[in-house]
Amino acid sequence: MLNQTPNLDQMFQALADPTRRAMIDRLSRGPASVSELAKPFDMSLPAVVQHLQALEASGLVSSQKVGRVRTCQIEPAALSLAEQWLNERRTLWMQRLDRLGEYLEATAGEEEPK
Amino acid sequence: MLNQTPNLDQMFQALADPTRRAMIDRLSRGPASVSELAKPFDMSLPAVVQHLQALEASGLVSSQKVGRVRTCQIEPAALSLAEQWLNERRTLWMQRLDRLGEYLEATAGEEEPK
DNA sequence: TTGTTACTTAATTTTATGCTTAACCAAACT
DNA sequence: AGTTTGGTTAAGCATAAAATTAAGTAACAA
Repeated sequence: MLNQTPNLDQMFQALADPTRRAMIDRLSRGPASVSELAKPFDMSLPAVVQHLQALEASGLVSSQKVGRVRTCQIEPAALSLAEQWLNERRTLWMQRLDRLGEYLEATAGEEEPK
Repeated sequence: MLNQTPNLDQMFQALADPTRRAMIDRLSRGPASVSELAKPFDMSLPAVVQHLQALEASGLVSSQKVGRVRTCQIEPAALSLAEQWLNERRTLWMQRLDRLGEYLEATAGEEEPK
């Protein structure tokens, strides 16, 4: 089943937890079942599942259940959305810096010529 | 003063709040004082300052005080770090998909020739 | 059909967040 | 000197988040 409207609040919230980032990291190497995802963590299964729910609610991960195993995978479009948000703000700032630099260069030596 | 070791937990945590994202958005258009940043929000000044502290602790924003006004600006390198983390996982996943696609294409028609 | 595997649900506890008000401090006006 | 402006500190409170244990369900395997 496809998921939620991707929402930046939930996405960044999901990414703020090291366990959840480790899960995304694992999933970036390919799909995995809930118990495969749980294996590396010293944590109860329900806790892992709650993290997974946070990831799914955010849209970053999707899953489907076949028989009794739930298989999870990354939702690259959602990752991309968060990425873009950051990129837009950063480049806006950097463009401003560039213009400021050009201005300073252009007006250099007007008040105090070398 | 330059800030914290940028830490993904704190960065994504900082980005998870809409007020804080709005502040970054504002700062992407240029530096601002604390009260300028506070103006758009229906919220006490101390609350705004707490958000600002979260942003500074994460490394996403830095500030310096001159006289009695504190001026804040974006720290583009930190934004870039979060961006990269997302990008690396997403491209890893997508490369995997590509290889899978090629494989399927290469083996197409071996079992059921059109 | 009995047991095991792979989750799922529910209840509870602990800790962290986001916000408020009140009081305070120091720079800049008048 | 007295007042306003810009920000800081501290205490308290309500809600949300992260984890636990205990109990339950459905698929598959022997």
